Amino acid sequence: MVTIYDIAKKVGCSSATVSKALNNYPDVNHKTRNRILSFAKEMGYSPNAQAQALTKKKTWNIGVLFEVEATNKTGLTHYFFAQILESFKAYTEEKGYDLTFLSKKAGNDNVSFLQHVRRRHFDGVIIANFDYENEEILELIHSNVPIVVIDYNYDTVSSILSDNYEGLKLLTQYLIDLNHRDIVYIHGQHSYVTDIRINAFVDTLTENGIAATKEQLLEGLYYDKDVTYQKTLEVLQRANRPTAIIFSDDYVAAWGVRAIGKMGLRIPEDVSVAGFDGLEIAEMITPRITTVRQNTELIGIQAAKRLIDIIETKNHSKIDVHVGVELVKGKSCKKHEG
Amino acid sequence: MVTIYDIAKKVGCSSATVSKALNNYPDVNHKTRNRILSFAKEMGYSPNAQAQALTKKKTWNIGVLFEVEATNKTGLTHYFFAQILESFKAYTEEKGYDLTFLSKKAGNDNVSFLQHVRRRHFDGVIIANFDYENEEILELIHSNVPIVVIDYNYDTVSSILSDNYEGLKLLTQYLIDLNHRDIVYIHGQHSYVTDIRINAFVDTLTENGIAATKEQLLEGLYYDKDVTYQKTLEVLQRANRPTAIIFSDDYVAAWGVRAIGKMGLRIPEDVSVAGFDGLEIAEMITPRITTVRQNTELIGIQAAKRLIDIIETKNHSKIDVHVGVELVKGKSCKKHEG
DNA sequence: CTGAAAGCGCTAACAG
DNA sequence: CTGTTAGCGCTTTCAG
Repeated sequence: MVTIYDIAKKVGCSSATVSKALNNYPDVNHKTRNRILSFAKEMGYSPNAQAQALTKKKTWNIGVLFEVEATNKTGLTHYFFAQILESFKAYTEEKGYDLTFLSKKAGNDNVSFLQHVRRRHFDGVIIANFDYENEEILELIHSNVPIVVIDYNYDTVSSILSDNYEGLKLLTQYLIDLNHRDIVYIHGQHSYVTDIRINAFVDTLTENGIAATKEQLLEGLYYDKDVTYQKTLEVLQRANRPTAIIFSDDYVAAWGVRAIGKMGLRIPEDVSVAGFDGLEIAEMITPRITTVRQNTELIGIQAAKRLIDIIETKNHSKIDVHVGVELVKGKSCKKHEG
Repeated sequence: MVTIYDIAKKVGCSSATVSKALNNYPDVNHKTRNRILSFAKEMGYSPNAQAQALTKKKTWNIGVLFEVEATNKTGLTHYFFAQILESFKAYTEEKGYDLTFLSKKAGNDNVSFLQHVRRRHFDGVIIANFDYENEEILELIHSNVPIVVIDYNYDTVSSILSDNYEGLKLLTQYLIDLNHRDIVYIHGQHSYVTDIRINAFVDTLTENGIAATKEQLLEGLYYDKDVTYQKTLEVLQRANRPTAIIFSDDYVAAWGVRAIGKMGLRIPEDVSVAGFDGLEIAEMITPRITTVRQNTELIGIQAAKRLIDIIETKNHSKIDVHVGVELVKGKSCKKHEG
C-alpha cells in the first residue's frame, strides 16, 4: 500500500506537506501541491480510512440496525423496511457515509449493540426495529451516540414516522363512506404505531356515530401470514360476518385474500378488504388491494437528513418528522348494500 | 473513551500487558489477567477497531456490492438478491465479520469501487450485479482483493451459481410433458446466466424432437414489468399464439399474468405460464405460478463460506459452487389439448 | 510555505 | 511473566 511517506520521498518533501496538499490546505505552494497530487495519482495512493479515523475521530460510517424480530421477515427481506433502507442508503452514500450493519459479534467476541458501535466508532446509527423495548436497544438509545429511529417514539431521540393516525382514519372513513358498519381491524402486535392506528380506527367509527365493539379489533402479527390466516378464518366463521376487513399490512392482506377465497367468499362482493403500507404486492394481487401508501422514499431521506444533521452539527435535540400518507384505492372494496 | 493505557494505570502495569491479557496471550500471570479483565469490564472498555486494524492488517469488514442496475429494483429491494444477502449476512456476522456497502463516494471524494475497498481495507468483497462487465467491477475483479461473485463466472474468481441449466431444463421438460410444443421463453437480458438458460431451453426442445424457432425466444429484462408487459402483448397478439410462456423471473411472470388477464385470456386454460427464482410472490398470485426455486439461503451461505475461506487461508484459487434447483409446480400450467 | 514531532490506540518483537 | 520500544498511516500544532 502506498502511504504519504512514499509520496513524500518521491516528491522530496515531508509527509506533513503531502497530507496538507491532499487535504486541500491553503498553505501549500501551488507547484508542490501539483507535484504531490500527480504523484499520488500515479502511484495509486488511497488514504487509509482507519488511520484517518484514528486522528480525526470521524469514521464516515453509519451503523444500521434493521432487525425485524417477531416476524419471519428479518431486516433485508422485509418488503417495507428494505425500501426505507434503500432510500436511506442512497442519501447517506451521496453524502459520503458508508453503511455497516450492527451485529452482536465482532471478530471473536460477542458484543452488545452499543459495544459494537463503540468499537467501530460509528458516527451515527439508524434504527428500525419492532422490538423497541429490547434492553440492548434501550442501552443504545440512552447512550450519547447520534441516533434516528424509524416507526417509534422515544423521549429523547429523533424519530421519523408516517402519519399513521391519518392513514387509518382515511381507510376507515373510506369504508364507512362505502356504507360499511361492521368493519374488523386485524391489527399488528401492540406498539407505538399500532396503538395510534387503533385509536384512529376507533375514533373514526365513533365520529361517524358507530359504536366500536371489541369484536372489531383482533390482534395479529405484522407480516406473519400464518397468524393472520388463523385470525381471518376466525372472523369469517362468526355468526355475524363483518362486511369489511382491514389487515395490518399489505403482505398479510394478500394472504388474507387467499383465506377468504378458500372459504368460498368473493372480494369485494362478499367482503371488502384493505391493507396498509402501499407495497407493490397490493397491486399484483387480484383484486388490487386498497391500501394506505407510506412514503418509504421520503422516510428514508428524512431519516438520513436528520441523522447526518445530528452528526455534523452535534445538536442531538429531538426533532420528529411526520411523513404524509396517501389512500390508494384498489379493487378490493365495494359499496355495501345492506 | 477508555483505552488500554487507562486500564494499565488503574492496574499498575504496562499497556503491553493489558493488550496481552485482553487478547488471551498465555504469558500473563493469572492474577494480573483477572485484575485487568475485571477493570476493563468495570471501566466499560471497548477496543478501538481502527487502531486494531492499523496494526493487525485485518478489519473484520466485508464489502458488499449489490448494485442491480438496468432494473427498477436496486440491490436491497430486489426480491431475489435481498434473500441471498440476508443469508450471506447471517453467516458472516456469525463469524465476526461486519458488512459494509461499497459505494462511489467516500467522505468528500468520489472513488472507484476498488479505491473504496483500498481505503476501508475490506478483508473481502461479495459481488452480485447484473452489470458484470462494468469497468469498475472488472478493475475490482482483477485486483488482489478476496472476492466471491454470485451469478456470474470470471476466469479467476470463485463464484456461486444455481444450476441454471437444470432449472430451465426441468421447466421446459415439464411443459413438453404437458403436451406443449409452442412454448415462448421471454428471457432476461443476455448474460452468463441467461445464455445458459437459453441453451437449456433450446436443448430440451431439441432433445424432444421439437425444432426450436427464433420466434420462441424473446429478449426482455429481468425484474422489469414494463418491458415484459410489452413483450407479453406482442406474443399474445401473434397469429399463432403460443400455448405456454416462460418468463425470465417470477416477478415479471406475476405482471405477465395481469397482461394475459387483460387480454381476456385465462391461465392455465388458454395459456400456461411459468416463472423462475421461486419468489414468494409466485405463491401469492392467483393462480400460483409454476417456477424453479433457487436456494437463496444456500447460495448466501456458500458465498460466505467461500469468501471467508479465501480471506483466512489466503488461498485465492477459483472454486465454483453449484447449488441445486427445484421445480415448484403451481396452478399456472395445464395439459395442452391439441 | 515547509517540516519536525507528538499523538490517535493498539500490537508485536525483544529484552529483562 | 512484564515492560520498553517501535511502528501502523495520518493529522496537527508549532517553529522556522
